Amino acid sequence: MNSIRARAERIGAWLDRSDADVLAIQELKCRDDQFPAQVFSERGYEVAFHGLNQWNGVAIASRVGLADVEIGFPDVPGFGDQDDVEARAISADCGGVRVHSLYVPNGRELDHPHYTYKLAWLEALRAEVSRTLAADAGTRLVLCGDFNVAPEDDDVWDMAEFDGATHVSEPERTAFAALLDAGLTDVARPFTPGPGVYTFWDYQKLRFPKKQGMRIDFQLASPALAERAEDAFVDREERKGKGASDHAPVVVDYSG
DNA sequence: ATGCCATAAGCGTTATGA
Repeated sequence: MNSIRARAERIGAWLDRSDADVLAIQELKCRDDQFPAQVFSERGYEVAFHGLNQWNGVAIASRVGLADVEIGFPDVPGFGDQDDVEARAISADCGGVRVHSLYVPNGRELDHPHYTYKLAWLEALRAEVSRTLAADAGTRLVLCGDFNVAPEDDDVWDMAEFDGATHVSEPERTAFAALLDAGLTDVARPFTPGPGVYTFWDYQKLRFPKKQGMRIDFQLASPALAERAEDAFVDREERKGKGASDHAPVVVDYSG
């Protein structure tokens, strides 16, 4: 998202255009008291949000119900001197599906403490998914968000550009693969085969017009939900024009 | 050789993004 206040009008227009039942948003960059809730309420959506400061921030908007909102998840690690838990996870029941909106830590550099934090965060997420599926294998849940990992070489435009960089390192890819091993499916991929399909394009260096992006945003669904996926696409239109976010929405149709 | 983009906080410059 990269700031919901700077793009409140665009979000409203996107809801009108997409006709989405549920929208998971990340990187709000605002506190709860600054959140533009009216954009959602005036369109008939309920919305749950969590923002602590100008960093991070996550939300879920739904017009098919929004119940049992949970901030964070069990054993989620924190960051910094005080191990502060950041505003990177929120979940809710939306029309029979447990929807998670997740903003995985960036990692910054391979030798940075933020990278260690990122790996620990992903492992804590995997453990929570494993627990949930062990308790009820038929549960319908989906992890939506910015995972800050490009799982395959096809998920970046040029691997040589990412030599020594985060997002493509083996430990990050192993941590992402563990989510799939836990039983989740990257539901959009069969409908959006690569190479050349991305969800993020850096603002710098004309990355979007040059089609130089990364596929780092996903919907990872449990078996009982994944089997209902009928179609999916990355809404590249939303990356165009004045005031666009650097990410584009990953849209999945679960009407099956 | 370097800056190039964009946001928030806040009014100069830094932190963050990926």
